[in-house]
Parts: sequence; C-alpha cells; structure tokens
Amino acid sequence: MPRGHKKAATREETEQTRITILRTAEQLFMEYGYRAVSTRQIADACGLTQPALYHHFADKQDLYVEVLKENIAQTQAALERIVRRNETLQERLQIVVRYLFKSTQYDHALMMHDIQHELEPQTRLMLHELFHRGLISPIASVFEQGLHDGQLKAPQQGGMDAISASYLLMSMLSRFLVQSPPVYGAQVSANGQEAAAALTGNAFFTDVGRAEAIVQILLHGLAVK
Amino acid sequence: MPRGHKKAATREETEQTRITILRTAEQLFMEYGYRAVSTRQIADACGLTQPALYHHFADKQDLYVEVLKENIAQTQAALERIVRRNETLQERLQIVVRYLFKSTQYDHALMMHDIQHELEPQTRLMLHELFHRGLISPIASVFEQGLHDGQLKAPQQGGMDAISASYLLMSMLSRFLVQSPPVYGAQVSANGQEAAAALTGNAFFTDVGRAEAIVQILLHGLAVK
DNA sequence: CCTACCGATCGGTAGG
DNA sequence: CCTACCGATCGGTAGG
Repeated sequence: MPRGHKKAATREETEQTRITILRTAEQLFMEYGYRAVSTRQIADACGLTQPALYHHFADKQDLYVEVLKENIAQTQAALERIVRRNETLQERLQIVVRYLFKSTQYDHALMMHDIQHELEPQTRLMLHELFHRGLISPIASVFEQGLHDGQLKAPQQGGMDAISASYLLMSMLSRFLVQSPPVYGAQVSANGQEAAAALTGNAFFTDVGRAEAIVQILLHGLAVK
Repeated sequence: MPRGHKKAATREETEQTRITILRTAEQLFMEYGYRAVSTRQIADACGLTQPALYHHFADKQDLYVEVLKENIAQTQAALERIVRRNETLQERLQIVVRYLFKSTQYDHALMMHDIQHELEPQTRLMLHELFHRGLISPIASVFEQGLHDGQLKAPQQGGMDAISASYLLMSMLSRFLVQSPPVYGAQVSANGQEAAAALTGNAFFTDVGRAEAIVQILLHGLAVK
C-alpha cells in the first residue's frame, strides 16, 4: 500500500536518523559520561530538536542502553575474530589491545561507573552480563588456552585465572594511565607524544608502542629474571 | 578583645564545620563523581542548609579542589613513608598497593575524568601537577631505584621507565577490575568474595590477595619462564 | 519531527 | 548559619 503523498519520513529515513542519534550519543556519552551529556546536546549535534529524540527512544536511559548494546556487540564481534586467529598468545593479545585502543578512545572505567551508579538496578545487571559476555569472555578464552597449554602460570604458581587476567588487562588500558603529559615541569616543549617518547627512551607514548608494552609486561613482568 | 556575648560560632566551631564538610564531600565526590553530587546533598549530609556551604567555600569547584588537595596530601605523606622503608622492591610495592586499596575505596580514573572534564583549564593543570607530585612521583621513586639496582628491565629490554610504570600500576588498581561479580550466570550462591575466591582457586578477591597478585604480575608476568 | 511548555532541580545570591 | 529566592537547565510531555 503506497502512501508517499505528503512528505512523511520514510521508514528508511527514520532508520537513518536513529543511527545518527546512536553514533552521536555514543561519542558524547563515552567521552563525558552519562550524566554530563544532556539530551539537548545530543539533539543539537544531530540537527534535531530535543523532543524529537523521544520518537526514537523511550527516554535518556533507553538511548544510553542502546548505545552500549551496539558498542559491545561490535567489540564482541571483533574480539571473537581476533581470538580465533592462528597466532601466538602474545600476538593475539597485542592485536586485542591495539583494537581496544583504536576502537574506543574512551575509558571503560567511566562506562562501568555509569552502569553502576546512573542506571536502574535491573538494567545494571543486564549490562553487566552483556559486558562480561561481550568483552571479558572472549579475552578470557585467550588466557584459558594459555593456561591449558602451560604457557601461563596457574593461580597457585603466581599466575591468575583467565577471568581475573582479562579484567586486569582491561584495567591496564585505562586512559588516565598516560593521557596526562600536558606539562609536568615546564621542560616539555613541542609535541607531547613525541617529546615524551624521546624523554623516556621508548615508544610507550604511541598507541602501538603502548599496546606492545602493556602485553609485554603482563606476560613477562618488569623484573629482570 | 572578647566578644562572646551572643551565640556566634567560635573560630574553632567554624573550623570543625569546615572539616565536616570536607570529609562528607570527599566521600560523595569520590563515589559518585563531581557532577552527580549536588551541593544540597553535601549540605544535608552535614546537617546544614545548602547556602551555608558558601560561607566556607567560594563555590562547588572550590570545595572539590580543597577535597582533592587534602586527599592527595594525605596519600602523599603515606606513600613517602612507605617508599623510604628498608624492604625489598616487591614488599614496598605491595605495601603501596595495599595502602591505596584501603585508603581509597573509589577509582582514580573517575577522579582524573572529573579533573579533565569538569573543571576550568587552569585548575585542571594545577591538580594534574599535584596528582603527579603527590602520587606518581613517590611510586616512581621505587621503580627508579629498581632500575638503578638492575632489578628492573630498562625500556630497551622490554621494561618501562619509572613514570610510565607508576601510571600503569595506578591503572591496575581500577575498581571496575573486580567490583563486578554480583551475578554472571546464576550459580554464585552466597558471599561474593569468598565464593569467587573458592571458584578461581586463589585469593584474588580479597584486598590483600589482590594487592599481592597485582604486584606479582607487574614484576614477574603471567608467562611461564 | 516541530513548537510550546511542564515540574524538578541545579549552583549561587540577597539580606539579615 | 538561616529563610527566601534567582535564572538556567534538566528530562520529559502535549498536541499537532
């Protein structure tokens, strides 16, 4: 049954608008946090009025939950691909870390804080499980395999179970770890990343260098053997 | 010149009120974040009206900055004491981590996010330097010593400079790492910590166990040698 | 998807 | 340190 006589939005246009809102909201929520982002900010950035958002999402929390669902689903798909590759344990972990650095310029700790403190209890539980299944479990499967292979130490030998190792790896990706070098003293002159890399004598301040350093230390530690 | 004729607050009472406000605000800000805590919440928790806060602090940001200053100063004092002890590198790091776990039930990543996004640029810079001098530098001095001793790998040998290692250690303390085990499946029955510890076969889910595990892995890694 | 508008809450001020 | 109150902004709704 055709009905394009006025200028009502087609189903496709509506879907496009929904996607625009989701992507815009994702960027804002992930950078500033749930509470700090207003529905008007999101609407403005999409070129809409604020009430228009409520045509696509029931309320602010619903929009946030949809953002997280899409974000986690996408990350999960990528991680499961990486995890099944035929490469060494160390190489797969480095690819995982590089992916997480590249895909998310934000801090998972902020996301977890919002889930814990800004949402209703039942939503909180659901997202926690989603996070666990989507991000933690795929990474844990890599560690699990290393434990079975005998490449990784068991908990009793100074190692760690696979789930805990996955959470630990995630926490090592926290942005505040290194986002800090604007000025400590006053001796940093020009480009922050390169200057810092030169000062410290390694490539820790580039994304790839950071990914390699983190995995290197998680596996082999800082101590001389 | 005496003047106690009415019932004006003495200087001592005023100071006590200020301390009460600071401690109350610290708990709230550190748990929920700067923006999520209203000045009325703080005042209520202190048994005051909201405008009364403005007798002790210029505005909300000023109160937050004072909270951070006191918090960092106290942590700095404790860390500098620990760092000068006559114990092994590993023992000192474990004491540092245990102290940070015990003293701050919150997440430094949240604090850094608030500093980055909720404050004026000049305040942000000042607090960043305070954080660096108060928390990072003391910890870095431990790593620095280990590097000089030859106990720790240099950056060129798969190690890390002292400052980067300190940020990495701080990020490994992130609460979201492990605060998560409410329910994943439904098989966790009674006490979360103990049940999880039993399941995983180590003491990672107690504070002391976590501190030891983190330092163990930071120094020696997860891989079998 | 818009205009118009709601009650609630925010940080902060006036004045005593 | 209180009462009373301000303008701004919040999430969300009515009605078309």
